[in-house]
Amino acid sequence: MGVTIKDVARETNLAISTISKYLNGGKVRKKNQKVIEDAIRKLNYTPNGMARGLRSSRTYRVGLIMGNNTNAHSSTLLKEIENRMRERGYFLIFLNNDYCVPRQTEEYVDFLVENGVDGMIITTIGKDLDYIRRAREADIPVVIMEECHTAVDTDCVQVDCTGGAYEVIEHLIKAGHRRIAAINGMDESQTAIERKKGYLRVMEDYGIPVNEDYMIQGDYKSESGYLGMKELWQRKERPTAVFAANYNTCIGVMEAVYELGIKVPEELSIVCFDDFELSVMVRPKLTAVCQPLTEMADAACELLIRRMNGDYDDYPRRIRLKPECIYRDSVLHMCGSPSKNGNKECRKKTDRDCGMIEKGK
Amino acid sequence: MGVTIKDVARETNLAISTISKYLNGGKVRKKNQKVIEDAIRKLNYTPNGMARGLRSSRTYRVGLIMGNNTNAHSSTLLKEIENRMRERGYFLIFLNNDYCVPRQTEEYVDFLVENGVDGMIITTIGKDLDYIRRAREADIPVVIMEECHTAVDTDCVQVDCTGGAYEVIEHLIKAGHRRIAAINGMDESQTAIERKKGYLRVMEDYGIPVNEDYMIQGDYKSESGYLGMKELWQRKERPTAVFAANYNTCIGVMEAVYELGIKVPEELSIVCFDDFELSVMVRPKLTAVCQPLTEMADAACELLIRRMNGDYDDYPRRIRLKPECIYRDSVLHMCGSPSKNGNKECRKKTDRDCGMIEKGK
DNA sequence: CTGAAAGCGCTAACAG
DNA sequence: CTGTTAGCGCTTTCAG
Repeated sequence: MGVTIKDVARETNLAISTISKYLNGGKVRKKNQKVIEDAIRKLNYTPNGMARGLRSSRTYRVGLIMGNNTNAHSSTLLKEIENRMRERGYFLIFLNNDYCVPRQTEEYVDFLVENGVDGMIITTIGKDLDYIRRAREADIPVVIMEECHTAVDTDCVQVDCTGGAYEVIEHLIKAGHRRIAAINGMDESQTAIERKKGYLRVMEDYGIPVNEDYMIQGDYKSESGYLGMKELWQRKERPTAVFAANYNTCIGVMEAVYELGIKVPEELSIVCFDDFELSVMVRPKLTAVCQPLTEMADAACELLIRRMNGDYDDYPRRIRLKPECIYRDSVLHMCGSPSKNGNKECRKKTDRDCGMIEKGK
Repeated sequence: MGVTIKDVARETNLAISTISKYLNGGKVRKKNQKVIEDAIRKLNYTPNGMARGLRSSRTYRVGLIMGNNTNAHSSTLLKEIENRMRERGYFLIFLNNDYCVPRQTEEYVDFLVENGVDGMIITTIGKDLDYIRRAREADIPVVIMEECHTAVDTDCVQVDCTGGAYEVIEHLIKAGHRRIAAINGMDESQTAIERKKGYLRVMEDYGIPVNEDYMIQGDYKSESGYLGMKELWQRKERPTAVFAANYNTCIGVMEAVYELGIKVPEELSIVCFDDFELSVMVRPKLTAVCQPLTEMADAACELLIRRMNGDYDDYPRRIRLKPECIYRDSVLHMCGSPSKNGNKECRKKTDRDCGMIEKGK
């Protein structure tokens, strides 16, 4: 450090402002351009971010507030966002709010507002989103990722969780399952609400009554999956399939399944919202809803960058991405077994050919 | 934003410099202290980090350059470091250098130096560590985590990888294994070198000749574990045990194991450097070397903070932490089986009681 | 203990 | 297109 724009000006016999202008993409005489470039290289000059930020009130820093758990979900999002932002010349300031704890989130948002970032991407739950408004008032754009709240008009990037849950549970139904349990997430989470809604809708569409005994209130953490699964297995009439509302829940389910010695998929089929990078280690391989993580990161970054550049044309924007179901080996195809819906027999035991049930009643 | 120290000065009828002094822990008349506090609260004033940084050349930002892969190793370190630094009032600027790619690391270090951080924690491999010197010259303390290079005198926090590998492989030997394969990391990595050294030492100490056919050159990535395992299984004389040099290598090994239908531990015992948070999902549960991640993060942060405060008393400091072996179910105890080393029979098939071989010849 | 003043490195009018 | 100039908000001498 130590070499400033002043030194470059002296070296080139140009005015400070000319250098500054050039540095910021302004037009300069061709000859001067070369002179400046040379001087910069020679002196090994780099602009001082602080001074720049102080003056222009642009910091080139963006905040990212999200959980950072040991799963592909967290690490992929973080990695992708960091990468994109750096490419665009922004620093990423990372703050971990664990499981989206609202109080932490609020503290961090205020922290970032006070300390000056150009924008932020956050994941959060809960309804009290005053802190989002505070950021807005400080003119700092915020993009909410994953958990989009209807309570606040904000830009957000979310996944069609309802659709994803619907599809993967429809897969169970088409495979002949009726006693389908769900271990859900907490009610403060929009994604959890949506996933549950997906469950309820598909059950309704196929005319399968929802058994409250099969609806477990979880909290997206593995313990709730573990306990939930144990509970389910004590029902007089056990479910033949279970839907785990997220990655961690599924981990817990698997743990219980191993402990209880349940055979998957023979005794129990499992589907999960969130895909496993480690799917290779898990037997049987799980049928799961895979979220478009890269696209989410992409979309959030692009949107935030546009806002930071003052482009608010389409504000507030709600981007909804489609997840993808990946069919693997954790679902037993019971086609051919008796069914109230009168579905015909399966010809083959593949995913595609098992869709014998007509939708609706 | 918008409210500055000037406003506080006006509100209190004090000089700007007095406010500043108070804010920085200087002494002020008791009465004034209260007045200032009140004004700050009333105006909701918060210091502008940029201006502060520009003037004092302290940024309260620290950089963290490390890979961010989907495993407990990465996510735990990141989480712990972020947490500690925030508690101490520092922002964490995170940069992902994937698998410690030296060129990326260099770019990022320079980037941080240019943009002003108070210090940084990095993980990196390779010998060319000029960029560390550059940071030093810019008076920015650097703590290297994990990969400590003898090539440069720097503060570092590392794990006794040699010892960890030694211990877990000794466990194999005591269980009666002789044909022990190792899938190693790349030669640019100090930790990989150490782990290999642990293997070689324990083999030497127990007088077991090293079979070059069982030494696989990997690169800490899962594919090298996968390919390595497949290769090993084609040897005319197959190994009875394999040591995976890190988490990802082990993932690859498991993948191959599943694909080849190898029974663990009956046909092959597996031990791994790095523990699995998901161990619960992996059958059998793996015997592994568990690194003290929290302590690493702790130590790195404490050391860096001391350096940032100008305390260089014990520079350069090399902190070496001890890992812990966790014995689970992936090792077959073959005690009682024929052995060239004349070890006696096992009484029980537990870890503790199986150590029948006398150390050394 | 308090206040006045200088200036950190840079950008953005504005005048030439 | 280039140069002059006035600060951004704060810390830090140095007098008072």
